[in-house]
Amino acid sequence: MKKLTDKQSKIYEFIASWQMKKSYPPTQAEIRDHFGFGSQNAVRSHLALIERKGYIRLSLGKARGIKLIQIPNLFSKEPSIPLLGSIAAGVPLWEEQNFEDHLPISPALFGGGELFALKVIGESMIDAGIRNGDVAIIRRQDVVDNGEIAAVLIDHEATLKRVFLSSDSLILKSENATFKNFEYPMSEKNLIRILGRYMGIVRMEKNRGFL
Amino acid sequence: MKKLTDKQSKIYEFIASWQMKKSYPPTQAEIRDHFGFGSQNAVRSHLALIERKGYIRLSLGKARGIKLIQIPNLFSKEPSIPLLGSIAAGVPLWEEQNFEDHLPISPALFGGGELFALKVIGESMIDAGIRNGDVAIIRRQDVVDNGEIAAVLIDHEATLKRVFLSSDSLILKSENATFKNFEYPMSEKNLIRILGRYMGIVRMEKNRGFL
DNA sequence: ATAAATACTGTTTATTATATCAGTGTTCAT
DNA sequence: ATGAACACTGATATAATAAACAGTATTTAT
Repeated sequence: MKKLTDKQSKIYEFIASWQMKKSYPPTQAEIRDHFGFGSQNAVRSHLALIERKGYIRLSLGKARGIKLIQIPNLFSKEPSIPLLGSIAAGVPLWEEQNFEDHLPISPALFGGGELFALKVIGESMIDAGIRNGDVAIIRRQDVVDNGEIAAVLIDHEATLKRVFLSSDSLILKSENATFKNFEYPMSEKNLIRILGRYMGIVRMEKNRGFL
Repeated sequence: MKKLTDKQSKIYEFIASWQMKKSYPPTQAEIRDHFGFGSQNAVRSHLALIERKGYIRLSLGKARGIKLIQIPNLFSKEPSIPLLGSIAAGVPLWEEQNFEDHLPISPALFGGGELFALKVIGESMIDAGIRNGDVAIIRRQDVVDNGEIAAVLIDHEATLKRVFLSSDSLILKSENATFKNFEYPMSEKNLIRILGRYMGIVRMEKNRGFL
């Protein structure tokens, strides 16, 4: 969210405190008087700018038509999904709980269960619409159905792969034509470990400081 | 506290829910219209009685000068993002608040502000990694920076487009090579309307009943 | 039964607020 | 140094809103 200038902040705060106290917003004239402006247009133009930056919403032609857009508090202890680290770039270990952050998303949205999140590095799943930088939501489980996408641990590296299990081998397939498949005979099956099942992604277009 | 009559309760509740939704109280005329009264005085006398019983406080002569005394739990609602409908398949109107659901995600994750969600229909933004069925998170704003992706209303249809504004025209570009661009000279600029800025997506791989 | 409180209609007027048009400096990044 | 965003003044039109006055039914509690 674009930052307010000092003056804009003061006006925003005045509106917020007025709203708190009276339960309705001030009029433009009331704001003008508080700041000692000689013209209401000073207020009008400020409000327009504050609205453009997304902090308030104006209702055209309505008296006191100022709606404060609430800034959500980041400290709520709502249900959330732990972000464990990056995939294809290290070993995410939930036992250590050394997560960088929690995503403020209810696990219910992704079907519940023991969910965690991993930031996707690289283009290996691009054809499944999973891009570099996306946050993959994973449900912790040791086995997945044939053909499903899973987070798997190969050689101490976590990656997203589509998993195919036949009677005599295990195939890990990237969703990217330029990547080759991995195939493991059953005897080497223990070289890989399934961390969990891919349940979806969250993509934040501009970094919000969460990652 | 003396009890309100049925009618008074209904009016009080209407004011409370209006206040909840808009963050400012209704005018007497707005109350009149909602209840279908032929006269504003019906409202006036009701308000006077409700005030006498101590449920509201009126500010004489002030527009929307109604203060709720029994504060409705404004803080009971968990932060979430309203899902307004589908994009490229109808007109999402937040004024009507006819959302199908709320996504249990904190708006903070997508930078806060007045966020809403739209389900993406079609392949028009496939090259930006936005796929059919994804849920786009949009922040309500009237203008976006050049080259940003926005939800725009074209001919009463909402779509996601990358917006380019030059001195003499407005170009809407799909992120899909098989789609052609829309170009509007400045004179026709008002044919389109920007609903908000694209902030990211959420993709639930298996339907969770949220959509 | 009857007064008091409630639930309204109808009309007019005064006041409150917002919108619009036309400007002037000032700051700030390129 | 030059435009763009910011921070204002000033005047006027118009819409939005509340207040006031004068009533009529209906319900509710004595």
